[in-house]
Amino acid sequence: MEKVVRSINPHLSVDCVIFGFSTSQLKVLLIQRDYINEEGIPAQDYKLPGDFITTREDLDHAAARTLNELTGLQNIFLKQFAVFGKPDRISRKADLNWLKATTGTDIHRVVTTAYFALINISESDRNYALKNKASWIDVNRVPELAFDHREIMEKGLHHLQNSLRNEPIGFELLPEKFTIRKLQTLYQVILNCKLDNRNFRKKVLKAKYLVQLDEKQEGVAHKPAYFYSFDKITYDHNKKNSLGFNF
Amino acid sequence: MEKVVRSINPHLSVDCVIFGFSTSQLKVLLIQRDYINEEGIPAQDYKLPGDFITTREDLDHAAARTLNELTGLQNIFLKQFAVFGKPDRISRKADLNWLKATTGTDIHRVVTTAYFALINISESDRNYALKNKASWIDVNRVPELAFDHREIMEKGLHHLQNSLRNEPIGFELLPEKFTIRKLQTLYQVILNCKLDNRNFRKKVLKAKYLVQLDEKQEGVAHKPAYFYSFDKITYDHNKKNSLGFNF
DNA sequence: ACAAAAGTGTTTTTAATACACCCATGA
DNA sequence: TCATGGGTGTATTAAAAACACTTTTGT
Repeated sequence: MEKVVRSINPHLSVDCVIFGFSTSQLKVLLIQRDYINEEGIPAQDYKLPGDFITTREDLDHAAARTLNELTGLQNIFLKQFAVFGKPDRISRKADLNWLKATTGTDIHRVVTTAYFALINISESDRNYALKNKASWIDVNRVPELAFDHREIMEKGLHHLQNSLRNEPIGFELLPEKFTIRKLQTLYQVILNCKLDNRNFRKKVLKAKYLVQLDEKQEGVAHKPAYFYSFDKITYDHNKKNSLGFNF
Repeated sequence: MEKVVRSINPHLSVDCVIFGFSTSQLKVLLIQRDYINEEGIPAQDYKLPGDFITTREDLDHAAARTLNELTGLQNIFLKQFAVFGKPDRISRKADLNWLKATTGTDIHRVVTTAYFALINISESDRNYALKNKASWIDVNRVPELAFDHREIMEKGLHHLQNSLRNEPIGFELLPEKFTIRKLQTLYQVILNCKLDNRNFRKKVLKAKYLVQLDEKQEGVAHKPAYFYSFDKITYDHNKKNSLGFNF
């Protein structure tokens, strides 16, 4: 988080849980933070990307701005998923120190709106650059985080899992062209389960929103797989107005 | 909303979309508001129950407090579902006037966290009293609302429909003891669809969390129905860790 | 020729849907 | 005895799950 010149609203912030998928791992984008610990010694830890909102800024805009300032990306899948407003969510001395150092004012209570974002960080498609000491970290290897950011991250992960079960959002984490196996791996990793590849294939192809491309994998030491892409128009068109209930 | 003596945080509020079910209608609890309209003339409309939060109050607490002050009820199903933070969400003159009149200060921007609540208002179980000009209004007959409360209400309704499909929350709207037909009607009304009664019965009884009581309806001019109750323990116990996906 | 992942079909089981009549009660 | 909503069973269709081998490529 950089020092801001425009006037900020010190009561309200946004935090982004930004997910990416690469090398068969689900990753989250974290920012390294330098702070002064309880003993007055400089230390480092991680935090979620986030920022205060400016005085007349929409929350969604603040989240998109945060993401854009960090990655340079625009038009990213971004969705509000929760608010964190416990009065003592900022109470550790290290956190209070850090806020004072970065904002220049004493800040005690901040209500933050959490967003989750999905980014395609595939090898082939790295048309963005990270700034601000940001790095992708495997969700299973997230270190201790600042504030209540662990809680926020975990709630975001839950949200991702839930959405993945009910909406076609997995594609947001993949490049334009992907193999069905990659999609399956993505489901397996995020939902933390094993899926039968024949049944998976059958299921996703029965719906009509995956279109097979002429292109195949190249240079792989096995039978090359076809690439597919997601056809959102077809999806929106045959979206079932599911009336059933499953509780 | 009453004038508060304790110190409030004028940037943050909670609003509650409180649902109830009676006489086969889904209802929402609204508060009549007296305000001065654009022409300076006293007028009335409706708003959602809500309040500013106090300076060191948790958001969830503020929502529970709002609900309690209004109905006297405690331990009600209450869940945060969205934040509304557009900088111009309070912009109509009538709304600004009203805020000034009720709080005594000029307030322009308020970010509100919306909660939805489920209350059992069944005929038989009316162990609470409404205060503050509150009344139950059929969701299909909601008049114009203050601020962006219509948007909030509609998003809350969506949320209810979604939750109803995926979690056993319908019971929160019914008395302890209910007939299966009442439950079916509730689903039909909220999801706005028709369900086959044989299939409905089969489905809800296959799961094991409905327990038939010895008691039957009395004084009805037709074959009396058995009462059932929801067994949350059984539900939690066999909750399926659903791995499937349905998008 | 071997390793590695891609791709394919059938059977079984389970869940969803469609559909029509008799039952118990109060008026 | 009539009107009202309660309660039941079966057959059909669709979806999910289980399961093992052949194909194509690079090395």
